[in-house]
Parts: sequence; C-alpha cells; structure tokens
Amino acid sequence: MAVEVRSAKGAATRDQILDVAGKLIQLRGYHATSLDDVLKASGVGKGNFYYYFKSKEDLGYAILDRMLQAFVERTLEPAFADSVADPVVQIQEFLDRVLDNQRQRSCIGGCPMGNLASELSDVHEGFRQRLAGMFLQWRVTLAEVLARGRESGRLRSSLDPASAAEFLVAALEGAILLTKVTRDISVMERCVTELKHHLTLYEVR
Amino acid sequence: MAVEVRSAKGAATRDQILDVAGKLIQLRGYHATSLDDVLKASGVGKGNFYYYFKSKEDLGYAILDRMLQAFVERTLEPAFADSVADPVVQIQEFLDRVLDNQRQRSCIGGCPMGNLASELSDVHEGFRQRLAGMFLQWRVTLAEVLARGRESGRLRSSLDPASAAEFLVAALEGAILLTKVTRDISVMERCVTELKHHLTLYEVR
DNA sequence: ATATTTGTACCGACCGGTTGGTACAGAAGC
DNA sequence: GCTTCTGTACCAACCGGTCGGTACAAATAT
Repeated sequence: MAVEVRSAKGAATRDQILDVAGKLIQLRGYHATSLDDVLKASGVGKGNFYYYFKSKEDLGYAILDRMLQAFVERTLEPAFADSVADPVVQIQEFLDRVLDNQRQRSCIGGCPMGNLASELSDVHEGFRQRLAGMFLQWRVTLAEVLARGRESGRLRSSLDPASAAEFLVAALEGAILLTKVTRDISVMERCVTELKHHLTLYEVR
Repeated sequence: MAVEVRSAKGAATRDQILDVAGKLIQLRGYHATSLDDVLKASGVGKGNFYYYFKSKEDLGYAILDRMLQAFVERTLEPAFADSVADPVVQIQEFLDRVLDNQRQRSCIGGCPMGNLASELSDVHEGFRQRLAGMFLQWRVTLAEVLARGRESGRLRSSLDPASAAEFLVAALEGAILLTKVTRDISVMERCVTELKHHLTLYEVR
C-alpha cells in the first residue's frame, strides 16, 4: 500500500474503498471495474485514492489479502473450529452454507476467489500466486478435517485427505460457476447432493 | 455479423479474425483483449474488421457460436458417438481426454467456456444465455449417455442422469480452474481420479 | 475488344470518450 | 505549525467505433 494508516478516519476511508471495490470487482471482474467506478461508488476523490493505494494493482493485492482474511476468519474457522465434532457433518454443513450463500445472492456474483482465479491466473503472475495460496489454505483446512476423521476411525484408512479435499474444492467451485451461468440454484442444490453422496465413499461401513 | 461472406478470400479473412480472437480471448479474457490486439495479431486492418463484424460484441457472439460448434463436433460427438459402447468407459475416456488437453496446454488457458461464463455471466445477459445453452448441451449429452447405461442395466435404476451429468460438468470445470490457478496438472489428475471413483457409485454391484 | 460500372475486400487516419496515473493546493486534525 | 488527509485539474495512452478512400475482379455496356 502507498501509506500506513495513521488515524481512525484514514482507516475508515481506506476500508470504504476496499469495501466498495471488493463488491464491484466480484460483480464485474477486475478489468471491467475502473478506478472511476470505484471512486464514484465510494465518494472518494482520486487524489485520496492514490494516497492509500499506489496503483490499481496495489488495490487488487489489498482486496486479495482482505478476501483471504475474511474467508479464513468468517467461513473456514467457524465451520471447522470444533475439533471433536463429526468431520462428515462439519463438511456437510459447510457445503450447505456455501449453497445458501449462493441462494441468498440469487446465483449472482459467483465465488470471489474463483472469479479472479479464472480472470487473472494467466494474465498476472502475482495475483495468480496469491489466489493459489488462498485455494491451498482452503484445501489444507479440509484435508485436516478429513485426516482427523480418518484418525478417529470415522473415515476409511484408504482415504487420501489431500486428494479428497482438492476434489471438494474443485466440485464446489464448478458448482458455483454452473449455478451462476444458469442462474438456477437447483443446479447447485443437486451438485451439493451429489457431493454429499460422494462423501459416503470415504466413510467406513 | 455485418456482412455475409461472398468469396473464399473473404471467408478466410473472417476465419483468421475468429481464430486469432478466439485464442487471445481464451488466454486474456474478453475485456482484456482489445480490438487492436486482435488486429495486430491477425494482420487485418480495422476497416476490414468492421466489414465482417459490426462490433466487438458481434465478434463475441461469433466466437461463442464457433466454440459451441467445435465443442460438439470435435469433442462431444466423437466421445459419445458409439451408442453400444460401455457408458462408464466412454465417460472415463472423456475425462482422460479433457485432462490430457490441460496437460498439453501446461495448465494454461483453462476452459474457454468456463472462463467466459465466469467473466461475463453477471455482466452481459446475451453472452450468459449463450454460454448457459452450451453447458446445457454438454449436460444433456452426458445425461443421455448415463440414461443409456441405466436402461441397459449397467447403472443403477436409482441414478438421476441429469443430476449426475450436472455434477460431472461442474466437477470438471472446477478441476480445470483449480489446475489453472495452481499451474499443477497433478491437481486435476487427482480430481479426475476422484471423479472416476464417484462413477462407481452409479454402478450396479 | 474495349470502356464503364458494380460489388467485394481492404486500409489507416481519425473521433469522442475512458483508462490508470500525477501534480498540487488547500483543508483538517494534532 | 507540521503531518495527515482530500478535492480538482490535468495528462498521455488506449478504448471501441467511424470515416473517406483504394484495389481489384467480375459483370455490363458499347
């Protein structure tokens, strides 16, 4: 960032820019969101913007950082904090929460991480690496939950937690994409049902 | 389009534009690919471009049409033409082909349809509808194959072909995305393995 | 056979508007 | 009074799109 925040007011302005830009970029994408769009929607002047961010790219990195933080603190950690709960139930509830999120958004917006990964992976190496790191964190979290289930005897010893976690993330991302392009939440509902069914493959019987 | 093609030479020029623009857009996205980029890479003058296409949007539609045609004729139909072959084997081989395609591309470019669906679904209703139609065709094709397997007794009677087909498409799209952002083909390899494993859920035993 | 017209294919300069980015003066807060 | 913050004016590069005009082959007229 261009400058460290030195006052509460400054932090508020910076947050306001981040909030507005984050929403706009999720909806329209990075390239299709202009600085003027962000400035107009946030009521912040151009000079003020460049006081807090040294470029649009810098803003992008800040949004990515914030996105990761929000995802970990408000989605991943709450869902898997309880380390004695049933891993399968935890994952099922996690899937339901993601599904419900898309329902509330009327299938619009998709996955912020998935959108940017799709748009920017082949265009901007720095962004790609950050996004890959975010997906890695997601996969590792799920893999830990699955490994816990395996250790407790709830899941099969033949289960490969990393592989299963990757698949869960991929299937979920694909389901969000498919529900976004069709504007039909039932598409994702059925995908989540199939995913839950897939989980039974890992259970000991 | 702005004009009907009336000569072989004209058709070649139009095709050249479509070829180059298609590749550029798959790599950089629709918004990030400028007309000048396409013109420079194809060696076609601007006036000539607007002789064949009435706008960039018009070019986009033409690329979408061409993409659907190529996908159906060169991917879907060859893979599932044989209506007496084992549906499970056909789908497994289809998955392998998609995987191999990503390997050959070094995980770069992703899925042309998935990329555009992600970038444009919430921004351009016309594009969204075309893309949704393309995914529908894909899903219907897979559903028919699965239904065939169910009728022949190869797959369970409890199988919902439409639901399973949706899941296959979603999981594949997600796997392509995840392999693109990580630049690691092994991610997709494991996803395809999981997907094949998922197929066993549908088999009678 | 030659002159004229017509239609396809093509070019690059140019247009108004938007892009990301800069310069800088002044206001606000300590 | 100095640092922190903010609005305005401005910039060159680029955007999608339009323009007048050219090259040339085939059709038509003479």
